[in-house]
Amino acid sequence: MVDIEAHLLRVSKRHPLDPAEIAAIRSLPDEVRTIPPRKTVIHEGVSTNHSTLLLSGFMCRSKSLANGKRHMAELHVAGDFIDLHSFTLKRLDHDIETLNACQMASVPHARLRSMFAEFPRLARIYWFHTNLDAANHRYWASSIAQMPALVRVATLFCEMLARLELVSLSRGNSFDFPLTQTDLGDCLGLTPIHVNRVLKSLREDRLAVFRNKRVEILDLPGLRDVAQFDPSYLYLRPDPL
Amino acid sequence: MVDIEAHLLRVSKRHPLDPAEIAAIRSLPDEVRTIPPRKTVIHEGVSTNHSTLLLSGFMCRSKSLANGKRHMAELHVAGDFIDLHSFTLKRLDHDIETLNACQMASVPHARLRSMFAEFPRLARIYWFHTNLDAANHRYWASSIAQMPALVRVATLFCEMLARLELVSLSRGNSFDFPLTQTDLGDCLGLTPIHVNRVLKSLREDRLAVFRNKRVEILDLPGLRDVAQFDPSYLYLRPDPL
DNA sequence: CGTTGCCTTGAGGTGCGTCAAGTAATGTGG
DNA sequence: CCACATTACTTGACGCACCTCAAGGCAACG
Repeated sequence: MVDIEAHLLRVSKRHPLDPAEIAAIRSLPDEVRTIPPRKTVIHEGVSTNHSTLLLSGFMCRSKSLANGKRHMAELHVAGDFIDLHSFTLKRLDHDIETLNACQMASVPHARLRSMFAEFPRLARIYWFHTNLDAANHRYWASSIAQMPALVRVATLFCEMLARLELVSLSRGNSFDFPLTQTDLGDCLGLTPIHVNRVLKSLREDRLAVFRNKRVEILDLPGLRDVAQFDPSYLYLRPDPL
Repeated sequence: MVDIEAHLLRVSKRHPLDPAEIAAIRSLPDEVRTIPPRKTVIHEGVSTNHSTLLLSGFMCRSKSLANGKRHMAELHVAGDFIDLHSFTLKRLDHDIETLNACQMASVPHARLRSMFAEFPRLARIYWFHTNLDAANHRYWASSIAQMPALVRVATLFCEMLARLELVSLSRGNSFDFPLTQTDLGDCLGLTPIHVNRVLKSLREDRLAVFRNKRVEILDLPGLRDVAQFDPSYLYLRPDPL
């Protein structure tokens, strides 16, 4: 039995599902694979006929830029459909990489297609989830364009906490976060050196500590205040479909 | 008769449509409205039950940030479905504003829903188009995070030319572009003053001129070179659905 | 014909990048 | 279990791309 409970949690907390829909989702996964850390699982530009469900671990969407720099467009946690957009785009505009060891299940597009034919509401729900990605991208584009480094780091910590709580992967106000400071910089458009300085300042202000691949938020209200965090872009409670 | 030719062009150049599909799309628009420049047509957070097709003019998706700054997440040209994502998100995470005078047609979500039921391929095609938005956001987030101002401006000009060519709204290598330098800054995460300096440098290098609400590209290969422009993120020729 | 919005340019400041060097943590083969 | 390499973290000094502040020009318009 494939463990897609995190995914069901993620979906159903936003859109309650009936038993038939849940059964249909459960039957999606094809093969399950375990991938070591720091591997590129899906390469930019390669056409694909399946999408990938992340069962455990952390992955990222990584763009290599023309000038040799790198940008992570999104971080993914257990329960995320990391490349559902390949259902319509076929080839992706970025790589998908593991950060730590990951379990992932592949879902053939053909199965999605027949599921959507049988359950049109699920089609809209999964469409919603790719639109959620877009909303997330918009938020981060704006943040990177207009917010100082401290705010960006604080925002990322707040977002990750909210997303991990949704799938029960936080413990109090702390959570696993298997990124290096360089990775953090690639997410936020900063150099690792400056990330280091920002982390130091968060530590000194007793707001949050990032150490040993874990984030511990010491003062959540304070951190939210620094980030001016408004989680509405995460659409944790959408209008009904 | 509503003029949605630009939209049909935009869709069909990526995915050839058969006559029944074209007829279905033609019957989507409800009322048509003409909006003056610089009006907010759709407000952030307000729930909506229709989407909007831009028939003529330029609009933008504008995010107002917590610190009073502003970011344009995307520019829209004739033929774009500017808020198709509201079909699944209901409330948007940004405002939608006109830049110049615009004609727009509203499309009730109920009509979309019944069209998608009858033509499942169209559902995938329109889903593709919202995923296209996401790819565009990713591209710009990366560019803003990692590219210098000159590259960003050059890239935007290259992108707009490609998108306007698609719907036959360019003339040679020049096109209407009803933005102020402040708007350009809000798109690219720059101050209007710095935008001005970049434009001056593009002008002096005989690469492009932006004047009187028009962009004239003098040296397209040169500009593409500055931008290191690779239009694959625009998915002008996707794999078949 | 004053007001307003947009463009333009200069002078000076700063947040973050670059360069450099050293320290810790982690892994690897003998 | 130790040499040793490698990768990640940390901190300081310095530079620059871009921001801020300021002032003036020009065109559109009521």
